[in-house]
Parts: sequence; C-alpha cells; structure tokens
Amino acid sequence: MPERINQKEIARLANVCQAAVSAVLNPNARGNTKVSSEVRERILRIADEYNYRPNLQARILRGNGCSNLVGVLIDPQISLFFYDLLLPLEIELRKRHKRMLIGQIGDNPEETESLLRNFLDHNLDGVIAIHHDVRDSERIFRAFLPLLPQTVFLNHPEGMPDTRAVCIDYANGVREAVLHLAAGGRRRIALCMDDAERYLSMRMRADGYRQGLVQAGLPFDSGLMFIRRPGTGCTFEEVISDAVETLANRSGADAVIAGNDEWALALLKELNRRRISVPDRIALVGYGNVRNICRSTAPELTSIHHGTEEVACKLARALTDPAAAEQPVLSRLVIRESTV
Amino acid sequence: MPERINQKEIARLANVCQAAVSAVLNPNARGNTKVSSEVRERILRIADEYNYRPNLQARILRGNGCSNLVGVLIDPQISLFFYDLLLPLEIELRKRHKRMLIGQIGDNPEETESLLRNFLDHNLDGVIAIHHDVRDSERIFRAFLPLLPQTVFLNHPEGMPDTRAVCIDYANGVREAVLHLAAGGRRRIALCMDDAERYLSMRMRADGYRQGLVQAGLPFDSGLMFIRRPGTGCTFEEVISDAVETLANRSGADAVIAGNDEWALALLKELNRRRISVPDRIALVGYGNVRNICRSTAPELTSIHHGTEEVACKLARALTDPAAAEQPVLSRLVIRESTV
DNA sequence: CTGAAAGCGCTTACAG
DNA sequence: CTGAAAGCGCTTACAG
Repeated sequence: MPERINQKEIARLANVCQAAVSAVLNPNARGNTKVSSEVRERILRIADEYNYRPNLQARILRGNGCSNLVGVLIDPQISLFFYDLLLPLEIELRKRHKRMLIGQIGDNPEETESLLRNFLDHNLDGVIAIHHDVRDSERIFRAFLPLLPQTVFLNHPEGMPDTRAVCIDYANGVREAVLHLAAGGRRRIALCMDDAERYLSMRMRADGYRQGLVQAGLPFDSGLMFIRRPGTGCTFEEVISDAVETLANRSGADAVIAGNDEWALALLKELNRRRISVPDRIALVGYGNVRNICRSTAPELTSIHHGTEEVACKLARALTDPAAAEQPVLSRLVIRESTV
Repeated sequence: MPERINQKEIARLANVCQAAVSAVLNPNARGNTKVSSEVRERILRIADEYNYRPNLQARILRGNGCSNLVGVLIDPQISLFFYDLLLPLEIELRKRHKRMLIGQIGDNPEETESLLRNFLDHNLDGVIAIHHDVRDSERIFRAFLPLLPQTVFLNHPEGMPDTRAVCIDYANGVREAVLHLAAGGRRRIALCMDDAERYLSMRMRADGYRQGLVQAGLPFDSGLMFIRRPGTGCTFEEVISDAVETLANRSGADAVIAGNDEWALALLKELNRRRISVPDRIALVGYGNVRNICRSTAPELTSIHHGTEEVACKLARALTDPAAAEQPVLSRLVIRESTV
C-alpha cells in the first residue's frame, strides 16, 4: 500500500490544477468547476491507483464534511440490557457509515461537562445518550444541548420532555406478565424491584403492574409490592432474602415479577435455597431478557424483552429523522418455564 | 456558554498578534515566541472567560496535536468477558485523556479493511485489538500495521508473534482448577469446550488441563475431553446434551471444567434436568467469572477469572509502554459452591 | 521580546 | 470549461 497521497500530488501527476481534482472526487459538490470526461478519467484512475482518501481533518476544518462520529453516552451502572444494546447500535450506525465514540459518564458533574466538551471537540455528527442519569443532568444538558449536534436520548432525561428521545414503554411487558400469570391461575402476583423514585423505568413497571391487575380483575395489595429503598445499608443478598421472606412467606405471593433479570436470578437462587419450588409454588418473571441468562437457568426464566434491535434501529434513525422518535418501543413478555 | 472563540479573536481582544496567543496557550510548544507576563495574563484571562478550546482538526491538520482517540476492535461473537472488559478499558483510557472509538469487525475481509481505513482517517493515537479473529487477518494486519498508529493486541493474532500484545495465560486457571478438584477427591476430571483448533485460548485451556493432571498425578483420558467440532449442524442444546451424556454417563466424570461460563450454565441446566446433582455427583467449573452469572446460579459457580481490570490497565499502558505487554496476565480460579 | 508569514489538505467563490 | 486564490484554525520557523 503506497503512502498517503493528497489532491495536490494527484493534480501534479494528472497535469491539472488541484481544484479540478477536488471537483472530480466530490461529484456532489456545489462548486462550479467542471472538467472534461477525459480529465475526469485520468484523475479517477490516479486516485484509485494511489488509494486516495480525503483528509478528514482538512474537510472538517474547511467547514464541509462530517466526522462520521456519533458520541454514545453510557454509565458504569449500565445494566446487561444496555450492554446488549451497544453491538446492535454499532451495527445500525455502521450501516449509516458512522462510528461510535464511547463516553462513560460518572457521578461527577464536572467530569460529565468535560466529557461533553470533549465531544464538541470531535465535531460529532450526533450524540446518543443511552444513560443520562447524572447528578445535575438537567443543568448540564440544558447548557450543552444547543452546542451539541443532534442528540437523541433513550427515554427523556429528568425534567426535559422537550428533548428528542426514543422511549421504551416499560409498562406493557409487565402488564402482559400480570395477565399471563393471572391466566395461569396465579392470584397473588408480586412486584419486586429497586428504588422506584429515581428511575422512570421503575415507575413505569409499577404502572404496568397496576394496569395488569385491573385488567385481570385482581385487587391491588401494597404488601405484594417490594421496593428496595436506597441508603438502608443492606447488602444485595440481604435485600433479596428480605424480599423472599416478605413476599413468599408473609404476603403469600404465588408469582413474582422482578425489576430485572439479575434480581430474578438472585430471587431464584434464594427461593431454591429455601426449597420454594419455581414455578410450582411461585412463578418468576425477569425483566430485560438478557441473552445467555434467561435460557440457562433451571427452570428457564420468563422475562420481558424490549427488543434491542428495534431500540438500536430507532436510536440511529432518530439522529436524522424525528419521526423515528415518536412511537415508543413496546416491551413484550417472553414466556419460558419459570411461569408454567 | 458563549460561542466558540478562536485564537485570532482572542488576539484581537487582547491587542496582540495571534502567534502570541498560540504561544501562551501552548506552554510546551517549541516555538520561540516569548511574551511578557502581563500579556500572558491578559490572554489567559480572555481565553478562560470565553471558554477557549483549541480546534482539534486544525491542530491535527497542522501536524501537531493528537486526536486522543483510540480505536478498539471487537467482533460480534464477543463473549461476556470481553463485554466486561470494555468499561474498565474505557476508564483506563480516560485516565490518559483518551476516548474509545468502537470498530466491530465481521467475517468479511473487505469490511475489515474498510474499517481499518476508516481508523486511519481519524488519526488515531492507537489501536487496541481485543478481537482479531477474522478471515485473512494475517494479510490484513500485515498490510495495515505499518500504517496504523501503535497497535496492541489482546493475545497475538494468528501467525504474528512479532506484534505487541497483552497475553492472557488461559492455562493457569485451568491448572489451578484441576488441582483444586483433585484436592477435593475428584478423580475423573473432564474438560468441555468449543472447537480447540481455531482459538489459541482454547488450546491453552487444554494445556492447563494436562498440566494440572500431571501435577495432581492423575492419568489423561481422552474420553474426558469433550470438544465441540464446528460444522456438525448440531444446535447448542444438542451439543450440551451430548456432552453430558458422554462425560457423565459414558466416561464417568466426577468433575467438569467448561470452556466458558455460558457453557457452564448450560451444562448445569442439563445436569439438573437429568437429576445429576452439582456438586455432589459432579463438580462444575466455569470460565470467565462473568459478573451476575456466577453468583446467581444454584449452586454458585466456581469459575476462572482473568482480571478485566488488570487486562484493561495493561492494554492501555501498552499503547505507550512496551514493557506493559511483557508479562502475561494469569488466569486464576475463584472457588464457589459448585465444586465443594 | 513581538509580529508577519507560511503551510497542513481541503472546498468553493471568482476571474478568465 | 479551467486556473488562481482565499480561507477554515492552528503551530512554528523566521525576520525585526
């Protein structure tokens, strides 16, 4: 592979001026430099022969040309679902000849600001914010949104319903789960998950739970809703043990819908330890439908899916097409052994 | 936040020439433009006030300045372990003020070439190849390595021992596992994994297995080595079922070391289905020590760990420091319930 | 100590 | 139809 060649050098080899080379190699340019087809052929041949690639930095500096870079904001508390989202998202972006620049945001607002400033430096074509649950996020995003290129959120950030966002309807899958469990004869269906105040996604799960109960004609019983409060100082194991004690023993649950697959797995383990049979005595539903997990437990785990491919596709499309952000992505129940 | 300001504008506001601004804002530059401390203060104040950020593209075009971008090559068959590596790697790169540009390579050599060419366009500071198991990879990497910036591989690519690579000693953890199992009284220790020809990592597991047997004073029995051959047309479930049939029933195994945690989970499920107790009748060891999985099974899964943090740190360091690539990272056994 | 100028590679408005 | 030139924002060799 020869050394990198530039337009000036091609022009010299083809015996034309550099502007002609530029015009030939950018057919859709609006410049009015026209060239004869003979000259065009010569330039194209040489460019091909020497493996010409335009200099990206020069193009951007000039004010034309885009970086083909899309910033993707994630955070360290990323759950397995969002991990599963990264690869499909890369595939969707690649289809559009874009590449993913990863920005991991932490708890520190200053670091988040410095990250976004760095994003600005790179002249991104767009930003996809998969995670934006940062302290002070409203202030930060309000300051940066006008400067950043088109930004698409996965669900609206706190207090900013005016942003472009692909939303997941977290409620639907839970509603479906309740109906499925009720159809299987379960009457004491519980919901078990992390702090509901902070995360919209958790609140929506609770909404879906209530909707499902109403549709199934079952009463709501607050004793069947186990929600971990933050800052109690309990370990995860203690919380899970407490949840099983509360739901299975005290409240007489015959089914549990977990806030995510990790919780479902931990619950399954604790139920096994206490010799409470799943699904015979208690049916169990996860959330996230994480590959490799749901199909590897015994019994296989029923879970709620919100199509990573669909979400990835919509996020990528929404960068250029506002319509892609309109319809929410429905979460759906995927039935396996743990509920039958 | 004010509009973006450039050196020319700062120079105008400070009543100096642009070169002075450049000199003040790049203290380590070798230009011999010197400025009085009074002028320096004025320039710094204005730059700060207007939130000056140097234009990255201009710097790169000028020939100085680096992109602070590191390309990271992954592939779609990325296992959960490598996923777990991405976030620690991002953290290590961020410490060095670098950002991760994701390149997902597929089976198609042309796409891989186009990906690498795109990497060249972005003027990367370095490339970390986590996955490089592509068809034709030797030809491709031989062509691109001289053009790419410093490239660090996770394990050497096929046929290229002369590359800079952070190597994982996959053998050690398996050796430790065999010794641990033998110490617990197991005598028929099996190894169960995917095609060993293709992946060095699989061959090294087999090496560690043999070393462990020798050290434990146990005979090698080829009937205890179950290796999936590619292209048989069997589903994953069929392979796992076949493995359990072969190892547990025909070969009388009392312990199984799996090639990865996904296999271990699937084996555990199949053993449960056949009412073969783990660890009572058969001890089980995974590989990868994937978070959320090993601790969520019943019994909890003993697995082999090759410290993602250590690997991430060495990969990032090796970009600038060849010494970081010298010592292999040892895989280690993490003992949990499935082997006691 | 300070300023004017060249040039990185590119696109495009303008003149011939 | 073709060529000469300006300018994106920056660094640095050079002249005063």
